[in-house]
Formats: sequence, C-alpha cells, structure tokens
Amino acid sequence: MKSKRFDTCCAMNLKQLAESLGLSQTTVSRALNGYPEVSETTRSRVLAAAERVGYRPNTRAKALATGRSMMIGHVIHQSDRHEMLNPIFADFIAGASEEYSVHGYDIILSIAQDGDDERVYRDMAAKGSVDGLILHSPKRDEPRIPLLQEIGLPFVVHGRSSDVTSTYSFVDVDNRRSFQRATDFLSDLGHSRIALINGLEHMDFAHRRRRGYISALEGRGIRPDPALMFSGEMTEAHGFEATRQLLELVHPPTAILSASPITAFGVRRAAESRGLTLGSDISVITHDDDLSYFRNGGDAPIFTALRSSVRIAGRRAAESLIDLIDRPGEARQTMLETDFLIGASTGPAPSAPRLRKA
Amino acid sequence: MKSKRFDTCCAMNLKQLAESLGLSQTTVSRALNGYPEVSETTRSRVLAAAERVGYRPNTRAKALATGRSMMIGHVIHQSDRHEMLNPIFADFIAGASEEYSVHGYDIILSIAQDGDDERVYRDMAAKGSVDGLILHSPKRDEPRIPLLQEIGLPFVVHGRSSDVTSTYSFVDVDNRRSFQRATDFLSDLGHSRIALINGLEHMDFAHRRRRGYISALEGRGIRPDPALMFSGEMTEAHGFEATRQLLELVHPPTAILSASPITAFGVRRAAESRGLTLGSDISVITHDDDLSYFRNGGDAPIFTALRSSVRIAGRRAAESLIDLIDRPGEARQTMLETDFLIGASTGPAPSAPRLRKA
DNA sequence: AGTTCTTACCAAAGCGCTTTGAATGTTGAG
DNA sequence: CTCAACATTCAAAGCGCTTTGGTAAGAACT
Repeated sequence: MKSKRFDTCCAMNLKQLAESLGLSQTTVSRALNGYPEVSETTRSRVLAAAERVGYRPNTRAKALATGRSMMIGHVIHQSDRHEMLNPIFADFIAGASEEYSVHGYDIILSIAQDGDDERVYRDMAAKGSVDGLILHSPKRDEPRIPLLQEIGLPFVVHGRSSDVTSTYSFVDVDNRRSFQRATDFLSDLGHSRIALINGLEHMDFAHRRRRGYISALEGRGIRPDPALMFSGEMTEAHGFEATRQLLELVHPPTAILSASPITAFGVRRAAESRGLTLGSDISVITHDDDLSYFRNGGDAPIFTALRSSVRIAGRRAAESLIDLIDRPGEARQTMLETDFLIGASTGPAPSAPRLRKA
Repeated sequence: MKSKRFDTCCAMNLKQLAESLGLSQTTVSRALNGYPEVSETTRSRVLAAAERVGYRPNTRAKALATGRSMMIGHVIHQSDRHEMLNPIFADFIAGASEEYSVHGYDIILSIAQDGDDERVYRDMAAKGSVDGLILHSPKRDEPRIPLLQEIGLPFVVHGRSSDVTSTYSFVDVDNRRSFQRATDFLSDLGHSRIALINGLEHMDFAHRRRRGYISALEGRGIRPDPALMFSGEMTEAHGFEATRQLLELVHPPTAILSASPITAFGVRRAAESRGLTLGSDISVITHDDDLSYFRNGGDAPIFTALRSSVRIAGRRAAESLIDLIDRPGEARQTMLETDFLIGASTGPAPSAPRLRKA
C-alpha cells in the first residue's frame, strides 16, 4: 500500500510548489514565512504562486517540525449526562475564538466525563496536541490547577479557585463585590429581607457571590437567614421553585438576588403567578452574563442586573493565554468589572408587603 | 537553535521507549497498535512499559505518518456578534463527543465570521487539519453543501437543506411532520385560530416547520392568516413581543405554536401578563430540543411539547460521520422521531375566548 | 541434507514541513 | 587582482511516527 488510504496530495505541498517555481523548499518556506534572507523579487513570485494555487501548509507537518501545535484546548467537564452543560461556554468560546484566529490558533474541544479529568489533561500534554489550555468552571478547591502546574502546560482559568493558594493565570469577574453591591443597593431601597437564589456553591463563582451577599448583610447588621438562601442549578425551574417556597414563608423576602437571567425568569414566573409585580411588590436583581441568545430585554433591561460579558471574558482569557505561551513567566491575572444596570425589576421595599394576594 | 522553543522530549517518545526495551521502533509501534507480527510476550512487555511511563504517541507525528488527523471539524457560523450563537450547539457537541471519544477522534471548533465561510472550509481541507466535518444550521439553500462536495471532505449535515438537490449525509428531525402533527392536535381540540411563532425562516428547520403548520391548516380547510405567523430569533423577548401583538388582534388566536422553549417562556409571560391561563384560556405547544440546561419542567412538562433530543442527534451524526470516513460511499441519512409530550399548556379551545380580561 | 514456511524482529524510507550549515554568486575594500 | 563580506540560494537533517521490504532463526516438509 504505497499510497495511503487517501491521496494526501489533493492540495499542493511545499515540494511541488518549490519545483513548480524552480526553487528549493528552503527558499519557498522562508519566503512564505517572512524570513529576511530571500530577495524581494523571489518572495513576491513565491507569494503570488502560493496564492494562485491556494497553497496552505499542512498543519500536522508544520506542527511536527516546529514543535508547536497552534491549538488551544478547551476541556469542558460533564459530571453525567443529566447535569447541565454550561451554557456560558458558547459565548466564552466565541469571544476567545476572535482572538485565536488573529494569532493562527485553533480550538480543540474536549468533553471530559466524570473521573476522566486527569486522564484528559495528561493525554493532551503527552500527545502534544495543544500548546495551552483554558480551564473552565473552577470549583472552590480545583484540583486541576495543581495538576496542570505539575504537567507544565500553560493555562488560564476562567474564574478563580478560592482554596487554591498557588499563583496562576485567570480572568474573572469580581463576583463578591458585585453581589455585595447589589445587596447594598437593595438595602438602600429599604429591603431587609433579601433572598439569594444562587448557583451550585461548590462552584467558585457561586461561593464568592454568597460571600458578597453575606458580608453586605452583616455590614448592615442583618443576620443572614438560611431560609432565604437557595443554591442549585441555574435553571428556570429552580428559580421558580425557590421563589415559590420563599413566598410561602411567614416572613417572605421583599427582594431576591438571582444568579442568572434564566433563573430570574423562573423567579418572575413564580412572583407573577402570585399576582406580585416585579419592582413594586417584590424586587429582583440578577447576574447577567450577557449571553447572546438570552438577552435581558433590549435597550430597557427587564431586570436590574449585574452585567458582565462572558464573551469579553473569553477574549481576555485568550489574550492572556497566547501571551503566556509566547512569553512564559509570571501569571496573567485579569479582573473584569460588572456593569450595574437599573431595570424595572427593583424598587423601594413595600411598607406593608402585599402577599398572598391571590 | 538546535533544541526547539520547547524541549519536546518532556514525554517519552517512541524511539526512547524502544531503546529502553532493547527493541526497534517498528516492533514497539506494531505491538502498541495491535499488529499480529509481534510475539505475545514482547507485546505484553511493550504494553506494560508504555503503561508504566505513560507513553502516548504524539498526535501530530502520527497524523503526519498515517495521513489521518483523527480530528473532526465543527464550524459554527456567526453572522455578526449581535446575532445569537446557537445554544443548540453545546448539547449537540456533547452527544457527538461521546461517540468521537470511543473512536479516538477529537473536535476542532472553528467559528466562522460572515463571508469567511468558504475560506474556513477550504483552509481546513488544504491544511489537512480534519478528516471530516459536521455542518451546522443549514439554510434553505445551503451553499456549503456543494462547496464541501467539491472539496471532497466527508461531512454530515445536522438538519437538511430543502433547496439542495444533490445527495448528502444528514441527521435531521422530521420538523414538517412534527409541526403538522402539533397543528392537527390543536385543531382536534377545537382551535381554529392557531398562531406560529417560528424561528428565522431562512433556516431550513424553520422553513420546514412552517410548511408542516400550513399544510395541517390547509388539510382542515383553514386559510393560513399572515397576521398569525411570526418569524424571528428564538429569544424570550421575541416570544413575548409576538404574543403581545397576537393578543391585541381583533380576532386573537386561541393557540400558539412556538419554535423553542425559550420563546415559549416569552409567550407565557405575555399571556399571563394579560391574565390568561395557559391550557385553558390559551394553548401553547413548543418544540423542545431537550437542552440539558433548559429542561421543560421535570416529570410533568410545563409545556405540551414536541421533544427531540439534540444530544442524541449529535451522537447519531458522529456515528454517521465516522462511518463515512472509514467507508466512503453512499450518503448516510437519518431521520429522528419527535416525542409528543402532553403537558399542562394545552386544552380545548375556549368557546368564548376570554381576552383583555385585565 | 536441502528447501520452503513461519515467526519475530529490524533498518530505513517517508509523511510535509522547518532549520541548519554550506555553497554560490556579487560586491567592496585593500 | 585578491580576499573578505554580503546577499541569495540550496541540500540535507530532523520532528515522531507508520509502513515497506527486508533478514535471521527455527519449524516443517521433502
């Protein structure tokens, strides 16, 4: 079997291109890659010919020769097929990809099943399939961080990991401050019973949000009430169910902090099904990752929201990673600001909470 | 610069492994790849040693030598940064990935900007970076299909393209029949003014759904009313706005068909803000891709829905593609069934539509 | 005893590229 | 006119793997 399964020669290769020009491979390669030791006349001849025949160097060969794969790995974890697949991911990738493409990188996507984690990362390193990677959805104590440091592959974390003490590169939003601010805002409006419908709190971002919420309450001398704190997957159903339970309390909250716009839709549904109006009977603030397919209204936001674009986070993470690959060294750490958008879903605390109207 | 930017030798390579065993590269390679011309004793020695040192063949080298990259390309298109990034994608990929990993394939993800399409595909082919690819979100007349056929790269379409006459591989849901069935179901319940809040109709799936809707109406002798047909991005806001307009009609619909659960949430919000109850005052059926992060209720679905798991579609597409790469030949075409789940959002047409209650 | 088959291994070529080190022709200084 | 310096170009080695086309040793058959 002299010719491989496929004739690999469908597209012209360097050797053929060189022959067709009566030049050596060396010269053609140098001309294409912008090395100085090529005369300008030859270079333009080469470039023209390459353009004409649509020559693209074979990535695998190039990667093998240079030792760089020009690939970035994105590993997304999936505990089991019933747990939600992070919807954040699509937007993050879109942002990162803009940056990658400028620098000639491509994305390798890998879905790790539970327990598979370590193997996936070690394999990527050993097989040399990526030059660096992005670590998504860090937990409070994220074992993948020391793992990657040991392996020695450049990486940037989207988020942080509170219980990891070593220094690493990350791009994160100041979730703590953001939720503290939102809680303060509600307090200033006279709310004192403020509920939190959080994401899963083993995730670092959710843990930080809760800390922000609690420290704001404590700053006002309010004792956090466990009955007002929920934690779960950020689904519409979870927002609905938590709110339903909250509204059945003897002392229901007058304000709710929601971790995601999807959850917030559930909150609204529960509130409205009780005949409550958002912004007057009950106030709602949500975190909003500014997902492209789930916009919080148009120009006038439906929800008062802490907005931080995941897409921009993706781009910044990509920048840091590429920089880290090119110039290894100290960690690149980026904190992103959240915008605080005042929408129609918040207002002063009602003097006499109007509940169980229905 | 004799040693490349990075010492590539962090992980052991075949040569070193062979030396350490006192064997030739050939034998070790054969032992690892399960060729018969190796004695069982040697093979087990080799496997043990490989396991011990954590040997993983370098993908790039292997790809170069075999002519197969063991990569599948997923190109997702993005017209501009304001258009929504397909949320379907995450689930589809999760399904496909399960199949890929069994066969040793990895995913290369590429986001094509507008106008960039052709270049992205041609580049992938010329650079030899993938063995095949999945075509997402086909339009009614999808130019990428003839393009890929011309390029000669194996591909499977997720969906179909009505205006393309050539034969190609695909995995699709019978959208037409599905929406026809839903419309018939509503008719049987006595509804005659049935609205459609569809996706963007240059997308093939949306176009097919509309055809199903229309042919059901015509089968009942009902003339389709343009005032009852909406088309747009499948956002919550679109569902809300369309429903708001529908409910202001002189002859408002008594039932609504929605293209996505996200849209359906908007429909519900608009209906409920008018004081209408789903299932009694107005019926709603939605298509549901069974996205993991957006479940339609738990055991008892909120919406009556046409459910078809995108994740399963992903897996089937992956199967077809791998099969197509291994044994090129006639097209692999798969039609998936939708489940029709009866939820609480549908009921008999109200005899005297109860509208403008508020 | 010689011949053929098998079995178990190996050296070397090749995948398409980059990069080293050397060779050629051209120019300028001595 | 010679020699060094420079500008261009090239042949060949090497990246880590697979695969071809062997060889050597023993078993099996004449």
